[in-house]
Amino acid sequence: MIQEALAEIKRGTAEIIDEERIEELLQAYFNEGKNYYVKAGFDPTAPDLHLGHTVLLQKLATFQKYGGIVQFIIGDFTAMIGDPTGKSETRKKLDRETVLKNATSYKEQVFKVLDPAKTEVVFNSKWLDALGASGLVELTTLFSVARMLERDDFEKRFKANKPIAISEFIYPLLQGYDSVYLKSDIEIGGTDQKFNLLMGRHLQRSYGIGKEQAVLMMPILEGLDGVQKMSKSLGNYIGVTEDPNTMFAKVMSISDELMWRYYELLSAKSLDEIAALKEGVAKGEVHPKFAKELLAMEIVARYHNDEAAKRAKEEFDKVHKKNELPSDMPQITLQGPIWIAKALVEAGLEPSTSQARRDIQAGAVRINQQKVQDKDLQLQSGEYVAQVGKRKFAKLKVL
RNA sequence: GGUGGGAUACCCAAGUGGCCAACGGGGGCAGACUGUAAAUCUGCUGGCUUUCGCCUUCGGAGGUUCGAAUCCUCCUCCCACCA
Repeated sequence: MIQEALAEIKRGTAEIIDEERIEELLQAYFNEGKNYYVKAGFDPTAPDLHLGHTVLLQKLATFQKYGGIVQFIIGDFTAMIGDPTGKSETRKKLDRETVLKNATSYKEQVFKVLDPAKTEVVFNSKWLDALGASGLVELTTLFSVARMLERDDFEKRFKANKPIAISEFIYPLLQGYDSVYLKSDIEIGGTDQKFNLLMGRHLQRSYGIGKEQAVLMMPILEGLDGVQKMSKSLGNYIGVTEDPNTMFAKVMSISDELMWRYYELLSAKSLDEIAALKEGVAKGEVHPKFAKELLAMEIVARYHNDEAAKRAKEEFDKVHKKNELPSDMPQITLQGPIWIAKALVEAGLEPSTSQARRDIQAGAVRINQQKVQDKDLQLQSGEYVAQVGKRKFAKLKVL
């Protein structure tokens, strides 16, 4: 029983620190029904969750099955600093209102995966505001600059003579302090968070709260490009609230190689099933596109339902296999006669008439399934179906 | 605080008075081929009432000049060495 739970918890993890502790917590749960706290922090700057976040959420959900109470931290205070992990850009301070609004929409999305009854949503400004300057100074005495510079990205930047703001040193300390305040038993995060996660252990020890959190790290999910991590700002994400067709199409657009990564981190299929599928593809028995469709359907079904997944696949086939028009497309009414390039911009298919002109010249624009040859084409009144590239469609009604 | 160097389009990076909307690479978009995959080949990659036309862009503000990303002045920010 415990071993099964442990195996499920370990699935897909990149690294676990203090696995024995997790085992102890599970033991206490199975034997005495004792709960424990699993902490994870989220940045409230972007209110839309994407599949990258769900890698962590799914893991949290697993803990909830086995006695874990999730401490879901909305890092409203720390967001003011901005986690220096990766590229550092000064972030603008979020006002209270925005944070609360983002938090609300967070909850709706998060509970598609997490069990609300076993989740505590907390804002870290609650205790960090109260910490005050003296508390902050005390906190900063507990860690040395030399050790701080051991953090991978700090070290790189330091050696490359790139600037590091003092505030960036504060960030890991505050994140670690969250663990002190919340007395977390386990903290989970991405592998890029390792340093910060370990800080929690260090500070819990320093403050003598009588326990040290175990740390569980999940791999970082790559975005649609397969290179950079999935993030909204890079635009390479699949949002959990996106409509079924978009979701399906986005999964279909990833590379075959990346597909296996997504299987590993997102699919509910067992590792054996996935391995079998992968072997089938390698042997040429299973078409890779078929494997990708399965994945796309699974993901759509999770955030919508089976029916929606089926329809999304049908829609996809209709447009991309049979080359038919999508059944749903945005419609726009225009005052005619109107220059084609202008109309495409109005319809949101092109960002500018200059770009539209280029695309027409490249042969990427179709009106009623016919390639447009004339860049100066005027649309007279009537109804048209405009298409740019393979995936952008709109219905134009010219008056 | 002192001295020297630097800021160019999404990123990196050429360009040091007109031929510059600005070389090249990356990325991105599109076309061919496909499975909306990868690889490959090709084109494009500031905006505009439609382009052998106009407007805006080379950190910011002024100035010199027929003409400036390129020269001068001041400002802002960054980096290096020294303290």
